[in-house]
Amino acid sequence: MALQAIKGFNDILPPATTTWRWVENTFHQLLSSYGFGEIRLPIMEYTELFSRSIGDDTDIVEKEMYTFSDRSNRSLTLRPEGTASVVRAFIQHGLAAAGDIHKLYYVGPMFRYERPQKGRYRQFYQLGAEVFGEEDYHQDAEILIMLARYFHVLGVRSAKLNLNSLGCEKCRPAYRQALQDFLRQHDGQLCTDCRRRLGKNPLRVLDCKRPDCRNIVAGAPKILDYLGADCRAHFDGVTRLLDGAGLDYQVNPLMVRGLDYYTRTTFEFLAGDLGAQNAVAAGGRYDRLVEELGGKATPAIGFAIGMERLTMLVDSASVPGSAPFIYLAALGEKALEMLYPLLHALNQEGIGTVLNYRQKSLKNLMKKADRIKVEYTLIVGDQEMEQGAAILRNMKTKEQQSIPLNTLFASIREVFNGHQNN
RNA sequence: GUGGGUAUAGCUCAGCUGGUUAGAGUGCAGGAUUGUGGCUCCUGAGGUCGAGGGUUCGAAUCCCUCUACCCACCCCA
Repeated sequence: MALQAIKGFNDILPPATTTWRWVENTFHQLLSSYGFGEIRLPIMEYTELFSRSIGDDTDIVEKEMYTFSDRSNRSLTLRPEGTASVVRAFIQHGLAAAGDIHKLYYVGPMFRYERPQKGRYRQFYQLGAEVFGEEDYHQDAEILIMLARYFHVLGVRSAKLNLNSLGCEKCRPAYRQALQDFLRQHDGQLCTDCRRRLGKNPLRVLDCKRPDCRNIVAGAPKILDYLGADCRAHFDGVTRLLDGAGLDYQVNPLMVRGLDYYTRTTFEFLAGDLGAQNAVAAGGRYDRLVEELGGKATPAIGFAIGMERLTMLVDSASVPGSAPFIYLAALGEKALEMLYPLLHALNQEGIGTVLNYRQKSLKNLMKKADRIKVEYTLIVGDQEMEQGAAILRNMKTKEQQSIPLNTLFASIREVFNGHQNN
């Protein structure tokens, strides 16, 4: 059988990588401007970190992790998400003790052993960010407005914000109890999965997709009615700021998260044209996690964006081009030898330049120049070598000018600068 | 883990109820235009028809097994 990549592990080739890089660069730029610093994390952690943070009863930990033993029999896991590692690093490096607010972001691959389908792969990339030490609802809104701006800059209009609050450790138990009591009355009508969830994690019943379950859930108590005064004020603060920013969003009291650590504000950006895996970004507050993992009690909020899903929504036509500026068309050995140093000189100057090494017809070289969408083509053949002047062709206007061979570098640089200023 | 679908040229796909040299578009190479791209036209190269087995005079086509990919469930970014 022919060699191929592992199931669910994909190569990303040009021109898709052009989109990826633009999406990443835009993210770096945006997050930096909001005062976030980049954190680079290991790809593996001790398994315990994930079981303790994500939750032992979650699907991710129960059946979706790449876990194996190293040579000294420690259980290691390829990270299935980024937040756990950021929190671990935050505690390990004493950032909590340093006090103040810490804003961190990361970009990189995550791994989950799931059956691949549209928008879901075993190695997938996330763009994520976390803010530690700020409990104020302004921070929640900042992140949501920043994300909306990000999608706007990328030309992604279809991502719709869904918002909810899961309350805190004070108000959630009461809600959980009320929900459980309600669901128990309708036990018989729930699907087998939901009956199982009922005991351990009743909130997960809320986002079951089966019509029967949805019907029952429609009449269930709503978390938003059970929020304590502080959580209520926090949530109202967030929605007030979103309204003020003119951000479109929908409050969805049925939205819960698959990871156990979330509290208060939770959100998802959903896009219709992504197929079944329609969440392009999601996140929320997790005010208890730092303490639960052994750090000093620190409020926190974060999000993660699915890179593959996001790039599916980005129109490749809106990605800024990065084609070389000039194609050097060398006709004959002498021309090639003369132009070769110019290739490097121009590129060193930041002027994107490519040169052909094979001897082809001018027609063929022009065709290649056209394909890679350069602005100019420089033609040098025997005639030009004899006359001491090359032909510079503007590929858009088709205008051609003669340039003395001994001023090629300076002339091209001048044309390039003129082009930049337009 | 459970369903369903697909697998033919580098890429996207056609190939009717089995029939002899397996096609198209696109891309690639050359030409029409002896040194000027995009449009048009012509020519050419490029295929173990996913793998293995079976039925048959004859299989890309029918049957079985396997593998891979895709979509969906579950779950999630």
